[in-house]
Amino acid sequence: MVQDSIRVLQAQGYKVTKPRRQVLEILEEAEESLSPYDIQRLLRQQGKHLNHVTIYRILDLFCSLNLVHRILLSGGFVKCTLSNKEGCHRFMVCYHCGATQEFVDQQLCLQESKSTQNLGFHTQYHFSESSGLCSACYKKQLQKQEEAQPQSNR
Amino acid sequence: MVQDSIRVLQAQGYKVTKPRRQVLEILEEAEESLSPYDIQRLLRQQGKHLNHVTIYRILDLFCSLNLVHRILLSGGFVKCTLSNKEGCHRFMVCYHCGATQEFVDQQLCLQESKSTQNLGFHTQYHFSESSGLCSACYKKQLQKQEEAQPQSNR
DNA sequence: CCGTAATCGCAACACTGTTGCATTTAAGCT
DNA sequence: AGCTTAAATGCAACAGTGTTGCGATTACGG
Ligand SMILES: [Mn+2]
Ligand SMILES: [Mn+2]
Ligand SMILES: [Zn+2]
Ligand SMILES: [Zn+2]
Repeated sequence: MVQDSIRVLQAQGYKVTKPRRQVLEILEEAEESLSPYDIQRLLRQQGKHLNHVTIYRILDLFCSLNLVHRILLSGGFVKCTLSNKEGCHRFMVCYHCGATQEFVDQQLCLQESKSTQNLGFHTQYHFSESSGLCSACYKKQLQKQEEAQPQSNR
Repeated sequence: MVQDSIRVLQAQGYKVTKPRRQVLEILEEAEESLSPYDIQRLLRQQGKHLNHVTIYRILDLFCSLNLVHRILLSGGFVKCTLSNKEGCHRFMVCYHCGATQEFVDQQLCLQESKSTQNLGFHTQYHFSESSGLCSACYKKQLQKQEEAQPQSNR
């Protein structure tokens, strides 16, 4: 919820400005990650106009507060859907439709830390994204394959 | 080894050109990941001169052949140190000295796939980087802390 | 050594991200 | 509601990163 993020801003002493609200709302609606310029375009389509510098600064702030994450595979940003949930926040990114879903897996986190520790590395955080097909796109692809190669038994 | 990479190029029908050799050699020496422009700078210091477009194209090719990987945390490239070893190639990146180390953990890979599958996602590959301190930098930091706060018992 | 497809260099451009400074605005206080 | 002021935004200018088209060069097989 946008409202939750606004409370975090207030709690930390940051102003709740119109540009910040607008960026939050755009990210809230999006299924896929959005680049700063994507955000600018989408807002412009709604008659709202933000300077790209402003968008960069807002995204920096939101990231530092963990209200937003940057997806490295796509270079875009998403609104965090897990609030402050314990453990590192991971992402699945559909390479077909771009849909991005966030999740936490405590066990995975632990095992990952152990692995790197065994190699003499002192991990501060990990950073994990999976690329593949979301269930919707997977089904679509199956259908296509059936059409292309119809009924082997006729 | 650079030689191994050259054999892969030949085996796939790609020419072994001077620029390609030079990029391979630079990456071979490096401890940290290098951006295309880093590579250009380093080569220039050796009196070699490559156009940045050429470097981009060479890196694209190498990545497509898995001779080189892009590190997303730093935006740079490293030479693969594991040849075609089974499983996804992961990275530990020291945020102090930039040293980058590659490793494989089959178990981790499996668990990660299982996790995403349980969420209805069909993973094609994952992408995993850990940020932290390499053992050398970790030791250095411990020493510093001791100096800053000497002998609690005096 | 030659012919040729592959590769490279160059120029021009598009996209992404940053900095400094003047102007505006949110929010706390009368 | 108006006043004050630190925080935030807009603007301009710039730096860094990545891409495209095309003509010139080069690796390599014959
Ligand atoms: Mn999150
Ligand atoms: Mn590798
Ligand atoms: Zn999808
Ligand atoms: Zn280090």
